Amino acid sequence: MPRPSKALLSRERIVATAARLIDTEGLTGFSTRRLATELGVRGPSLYNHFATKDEILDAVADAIIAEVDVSFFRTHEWRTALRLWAMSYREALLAHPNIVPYLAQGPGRRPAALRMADAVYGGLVDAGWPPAKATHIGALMRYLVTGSTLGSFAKGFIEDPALYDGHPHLGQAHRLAEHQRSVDDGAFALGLDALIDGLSSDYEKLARPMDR
Amino acid sequence: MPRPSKALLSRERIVATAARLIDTEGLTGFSTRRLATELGVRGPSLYNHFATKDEILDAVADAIIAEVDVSFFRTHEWRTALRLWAMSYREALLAHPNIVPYLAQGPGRRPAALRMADAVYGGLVDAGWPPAKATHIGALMRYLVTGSTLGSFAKGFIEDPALYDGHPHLGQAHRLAEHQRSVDDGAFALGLDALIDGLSSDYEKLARPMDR
DNA sequence: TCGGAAAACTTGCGGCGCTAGTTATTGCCG
DNA sequence: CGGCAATAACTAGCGCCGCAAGTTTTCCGA
Repeated sequence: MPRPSKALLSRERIVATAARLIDTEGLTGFSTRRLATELGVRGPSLYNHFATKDEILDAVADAIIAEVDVSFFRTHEWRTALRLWAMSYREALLAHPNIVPYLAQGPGRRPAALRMADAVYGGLVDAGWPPAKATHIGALMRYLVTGSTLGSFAKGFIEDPALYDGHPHLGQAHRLAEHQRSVDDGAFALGLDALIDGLSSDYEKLARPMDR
Repeated sequence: MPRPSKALLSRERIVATAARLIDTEGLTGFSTRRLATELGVRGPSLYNHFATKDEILDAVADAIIAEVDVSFFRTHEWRTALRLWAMSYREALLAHPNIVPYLAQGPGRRPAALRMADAVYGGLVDAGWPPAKATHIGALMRYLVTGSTLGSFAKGFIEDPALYDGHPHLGQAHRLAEHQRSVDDGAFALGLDALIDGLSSDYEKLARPMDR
């Protein structure tokens, strides 16, 4: 089947299908041949639209980051903006946890990721944070969000009671998976509250450095 | 070369070489055949000592977690213990950042990882934290440590000034890599301080719930 | 109208994880 | 001390992988 009258593939269709495939099969189960099959096409046809597999992954990662809402930094006070952005960021990654290890390596050359970094850093600097501190805060939030979406904490504990026999405090660990969402959400909320509180008191000192 | 007089391989030697290979080549560049070559042996010989590639990865991951010092929970007050443990945890992972995506999926069936979870959770509960809260704190610290070691924040920004042209606030982003260690360390320290402060005030409320 | 770009194809390379079956050495047990 | 099971290496090969090269057909703009 050489050159059909109507193109079977498009970047959008490839990216959407790739994202779905990664969600269901995981990063390791995702291959170009498998993706092509899913698209009704042979493996190498993908290379008419993307140069490498990594380029496809980049596009998927960027589409996910594009879902993150960074508008809060233009409309809200920095504390609120930081919180709402972090929650939106986490939700976007939670919808596709399997690519987090890839995406967490940094923005690279992905436009949406760069746009997000720009908005966050700019918002913090505009709010009065010194550039170095703003960088730290941005990094810190990325740590928290990627760390919390990289793999469920609760699901990391296998549902096999016998496994925890020698460990005096892990008697209930096998039941963690039952409460997966509430454990993960609770831990993230706890961290977000503590961080914003902590940053807030730093900010006060910053604004009135001579107070005693 | 069938069955040599002295065994060429051992689990320890395989694990040590695998760790080195992952450090230098990355997770994707790590293959059983490559590992075997490095050990002076053909690929399938590894399967006399490990059932699957994942079992090798598990052994490597567990060896790294075994380096984490969890003794502080027996010797120090919970705040100090948490801080020292987190720093030790982070250092252990920073020494081998390439396997963090694998290792961060949870303890699974790895003994050292289970031992660490037991020590941390037990330490917090013994200090008076309610079990659910102790779980959250453990999860949160894992988020922070794995997130901060998964990939350098600073190195995630490519050293190409032209890349940041359209982004008004990222003018200096290409220089982040120069300060990699101080950016990453600073962000982690900021987070650790803020978190422990935040948890500390939660703890006070917990101890004297009727105070006003 | 027709020539080049585009988008599918087939073929094939080298590497992957892992299985099956083979061989030779070792250490234990009668 | 002879024999034999377990051990630890091997070779061969299966079905996957990412991707390069070259081919064929269709579409569109000059």
